[in-house]
Formats: sequence, C-alpha cells, structure tokens
Amino acid sequence: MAIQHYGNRVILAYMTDVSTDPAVMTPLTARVGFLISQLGFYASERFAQRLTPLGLAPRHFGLLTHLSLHDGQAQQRLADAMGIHRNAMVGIIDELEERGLVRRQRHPDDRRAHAVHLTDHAHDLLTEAQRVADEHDNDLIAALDEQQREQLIELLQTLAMHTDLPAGVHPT
Amino acid sequence: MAIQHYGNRVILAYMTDVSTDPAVMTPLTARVGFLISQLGFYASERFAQRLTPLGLAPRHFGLLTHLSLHDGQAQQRLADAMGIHRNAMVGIIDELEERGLVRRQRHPDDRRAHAVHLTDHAHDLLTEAQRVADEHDNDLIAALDEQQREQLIELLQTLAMHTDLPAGVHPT
DNA sequence: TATTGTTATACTCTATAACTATA
DNA sequence: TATAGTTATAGAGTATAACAATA
Repeated sequence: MAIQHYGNRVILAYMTDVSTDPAVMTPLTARVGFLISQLGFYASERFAQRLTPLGLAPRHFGLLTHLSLHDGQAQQRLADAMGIHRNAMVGIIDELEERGLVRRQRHPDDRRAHAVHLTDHAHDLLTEAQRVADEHDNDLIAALDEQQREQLIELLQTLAMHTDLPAGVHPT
Repeated sequence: MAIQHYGNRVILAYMTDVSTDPAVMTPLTARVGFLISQLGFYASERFAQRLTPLGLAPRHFGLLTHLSLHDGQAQQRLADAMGIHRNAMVGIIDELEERGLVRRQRHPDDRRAHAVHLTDHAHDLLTEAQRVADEHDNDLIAALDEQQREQLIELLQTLAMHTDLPAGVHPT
C-alpha cells in the first residue's frame, strides 16, 4: 500500500483491491467517491456565490442556458430537460419572469401550454453569466497544468457517461 | 475548438481561453464545474442509497470513520472535525446512540463534555460499511482503466488541496 | 380520459437563539 | 465570563396531491 505525499497531507494511495484488515480504515481523502462529492458540493456552493451578484442561482443559469438553445419550449418540456417536476418549474419561471428574463407567451400548438421565451435582457445577462462560469471553471482547475486539465475533463466526461444520468442534468 | 465524440454524445472540448462570440454557449457537459457538481451530487445520493440497508447515512459513515481513529472525543471537537455546528452534532450522536453504535460517557477532563465512544457493534458495522464504500468507489470508476484511475485520484486530490476546505470535510 | 400549468400543503433540512451545567 | 451540550423554533427547500383549463 503506497503512501503519497501532497503538501502537508499524507494519504494512502487509492487501491482497487481492498485491505482485508478490518482495522485499517481508508481515509476519506483517499476515497474517490468522497473526493468527487466533496468537490462537487464545494463547486456548486462556490458557483452559487459567484452568481449572486447577478441575481441568479445555478438553476437559473442552467435553464437560461438551455433556453438559449431551445427557445419557446413549454414548461413541461423544460422540466423534463432539467430532470425536475413541472411543479418546481413554475417557481423557477416565476423568478425569471419577475427579473424580466423570460416571458410566458401563448404556445402556438397547445393552448394549455406556455411558450417560454428569453428576453433581450436575458441574452445580455447570459453573456455575463457565461463569463462568471468561465471564471469559476478556471479557478477550480487553477492548480492543474494544461495537460492535467485535458486529462481531468476527459476523465469526468467518461464518468458522467457511465452513470444513468442524462447529459447535462443536475440531480435534485 | 475541438469536437470530441463520446459514445452517442458530441461535445465541445474544454477550453481555457473562452470564445469571444457571446452567441456561442458552452454546453454544460463541457464545463468542469458542472461535471464535478453533477457527479458529486450523484455520487453522494448513490452512496446514501447503498448505506440505507445498514441503517446509515453518509454523515454517520463519516463520523464513525472519524471516531475509529479518534475515539472518545467531545462532541464539540467532533463537530469541528466535520465542519458542522455542535447543535447538529447532537442529533447525529442521538441517531448513532439509538442504533447502539456509540456511547456517551463522562469525559475524563471536563464534566461538561461527553466522551463519545464506538461500541463493538459499531466496529463490526463499520467493517461492513467500508466494504460498501469500496464497492461504491469501484463502481464510480468502473469505466476507467488502471492508469486512468490513478490519474483521476491524483487530479482530484490536487483540486481538493487547492480549495479552502479542510481535508476530509464535506460541505453542508 | 390524459396533460399543462398552478396552488396548497406537508415534510425534511438547516440555521439560529436560548437554556443548563459546568469551566 | 466563556464553553459543552441540549432544546425549541423559524426558515428554506422539496415533494406530493389536487384543481381548472384544454387536449
């Protein structure tokens, strides 16, 4: 079992075949599941902080980004795309509408449905939010060199592919 | 801007220098922050499901693991170690005590404090929980070969080192 | 009869304050 | 006066059910 040194931390190297000694506890910092979860919650929280000055939460960013590619969709379709219930989508659209970022218009094919459209203001704000997201991404991987960054994004995409999660959908 | 193919997905390669065209939205699946957050929430949720049959939640696993290395600590110190408020620690200890996994004993140095000790049952259950965590880790990285697994764990540890999070502490 | 959007409600989680007993 | 543990409460967030309009 290899010992690795990372700055002032000493951790056990990751092992796929597990120690048979029950007394040896794998430290959380050597567990890939823990590391991903820890970093994921941190990244999510940090991103939320960064978006706050724009009056947005991560879910708003996700929906606005989706709408920029699929404008005029019904709320039910948007809910499906984001992996949430349509009831929850009502509130998100409400918030965006209050901020003047989307408009509910009549759907051309179905009078029950609302066609959700981005406003010009939303396009402007989204450009700014993209910059914030770029900064966020760059800060996250600031410690990595160019080759490591490419490795990381490829590894994460491979992992994401092999979960049963739809692409681009965030749990909860 | 390179196009990458992953199974039935086509994504834009990650770029550190951002497109200056505001109309070009970086897809979420090409954002390292989104990928980490998505995988983190998924991993956390999945781990919680795996622990359910043992009657444990991830926070219980974290605390039991910590106690296996630092038995007999006061609740305040445990709360500090896990990065939560002492008020929240009361509930977690309550749950573990109900399940017969820890005992609150009198602290040798401070009569205000409780020394929290693992029971024999906890040691047995922790062995089982470690196996569950090992399975969880292995499933997460099942799509990677041996070299990629080593790369991933090293990259994640490097990222974790450069956040302001204490080692082994999970946000919220 | 099924579906879209909406509202109301209940349930869980979390954060804060306040109390007691000790230091 | 400060700290350890506890309890109570309020707030946010989430999930579910039920309703009106339309398909």
